Amino acid sequence: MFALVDCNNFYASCERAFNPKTIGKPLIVLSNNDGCIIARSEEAKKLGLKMGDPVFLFEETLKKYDVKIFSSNYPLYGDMSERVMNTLTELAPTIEIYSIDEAFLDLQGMPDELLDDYAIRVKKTVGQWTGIPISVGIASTKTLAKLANQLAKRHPDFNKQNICVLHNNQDINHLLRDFAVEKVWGVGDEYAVLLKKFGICSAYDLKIAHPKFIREHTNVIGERTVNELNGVSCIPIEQIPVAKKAICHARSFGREVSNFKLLSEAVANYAAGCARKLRKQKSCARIVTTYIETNRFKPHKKQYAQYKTIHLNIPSYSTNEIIKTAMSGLKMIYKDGYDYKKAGVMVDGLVPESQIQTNWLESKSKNFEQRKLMRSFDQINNTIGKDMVRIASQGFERKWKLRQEKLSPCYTSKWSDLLTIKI
DNA sequence: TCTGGGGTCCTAGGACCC
DNA sequence: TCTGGGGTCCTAGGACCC
Repeated sequence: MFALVDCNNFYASCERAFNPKTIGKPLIVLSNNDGCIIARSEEAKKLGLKMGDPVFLFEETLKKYDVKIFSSNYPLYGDMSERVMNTLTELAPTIEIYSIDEAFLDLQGMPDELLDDYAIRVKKTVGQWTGIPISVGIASTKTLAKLANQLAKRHPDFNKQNICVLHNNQDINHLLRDFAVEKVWGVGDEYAVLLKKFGICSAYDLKIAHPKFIREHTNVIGERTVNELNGVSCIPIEQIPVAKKAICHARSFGREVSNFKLLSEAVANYAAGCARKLRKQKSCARIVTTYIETNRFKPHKKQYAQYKTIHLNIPSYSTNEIIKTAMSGLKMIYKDGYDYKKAGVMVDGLVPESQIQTNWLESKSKNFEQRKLMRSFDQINNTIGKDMVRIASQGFERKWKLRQEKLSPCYTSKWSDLLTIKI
C-alpha cells in the first residue's frame, strides 16, 4: 500500500501558521511579481477566487471581503516543507518527496486493519509538529493513492478528517464512477478531451478501458495509468532524489525593460542562478540557452521573442563561464526598440562533475583554478550572504527586480525575521 | 497599471554509424 | 532494373506534473 500525504493549501497554510489572526479569514498567496493567485485558503476558494487568475481582476472582491494577501515567500515555504518531510521521515520507513508539499509513503507490509489509525496518527503528528494541515490518501497504487487524497480533500464522506483509505478488497467502483477522468493523475486537459470522445468520462470508465487501446491513443504512460487504476502497481517509490537533467532560471520583470544594460544584468543574474544550482547538485552543463520576450499580454505593442542555444566545449558550472556564454547568446538575439518583460537562462545536457571530459587544448591548471575559485565563491556567499561576491555584470541596482509588495518575514530562516511574541 | 516558474517523459524524424 | 538490417544520438514538439 501507498500513502500520499499532501499539505492543504500549502503556501496559504505556511503564511497562516505564523499569522493566527488570519485563521478563519480568506487568505491568498500571489505568484512572482504579485501577478497571479497561486494559493488560497478554503475561505478564499469559497469567494470564487481561482488558481492562476490574475489578481488585478478581483480588486473589488478582495477589498469587500478583507482578503489577506501575501507575496510568495519561497524561503519560508521551502523551510516549512523540510519540516513536514522530516516529520514524515520519522513516521514511515520509506518516503518519496514528490513535490514541495507532497510525499508518497511506502506502507508495504502494514496490516490492513492498522491503516486507518496510522493515517490519523500521521495527520495529527504533522499538524502538531509543524502547524500545517494535511490530507492523507491510502491505496494499493500511487495513482489510486493520489485519487484517495483528492477524495480526502473534497468528498463529503472523507473531508471532515481529510483522510481516505481505499482498502485492498473494498469495492471502490462507486467512488471511481463519480470521479472525473481529468482529475486522475496523469490525465491532463488534452487527454481528457480525447478520452471523452471515446465515452471515457470517469475514473471508472478509464479503469475498465483496454490498456492497449489507451496506449494506442496516448502513450505508454496512459497504459500504465489504466493498470494502476486496476490496482496493479506500476510506479515504484523513488527514494533517492535524482539529479536534474535541466535547470532553468527565468523571471518576469517588475516593469518592462528596454535597454540592453538592464536586460544583460538580469540575464547575468539568471545565469549565475543556474550556475549556483549546478554546483549544488555537482553537475556541469554542456548547453546554455538564453531567451528574451516582450509582454505578450499587450498585443498592441511590438512583439518579439527569441532564444539562442550555445554549446560549450567543456561542460562547466563556473559562474563566469555560464554568464559569459549566456551573454554572448543575448547579444545575438537582442534587438533595440522593444520593451522586454521576461528573460531566462536554461542549462541543459548536464553531466556529473566527476565525469567531465576535458579538452586537451585547454590547460588542466585553468580548470583546476576555476573549481577552486567557485568553491571559495560559494563558501563566502553561503556564510556571509547571497551574492556577497558576484560577477560585475550582475550589477547592483536590480531595477528589473520583482515586485513583492506583500512579502511576509522569513520567520524560520532569517535571524532578523524571528517572530516576537508579546505576553 | 497589473497575467508565475519550475520540471519530467514520450514520440517521431533525421543524421549518422557499422 | 536493381538498393539491407541493425543500431545510437539529437532535436523538436507535445503531453503531463507541481
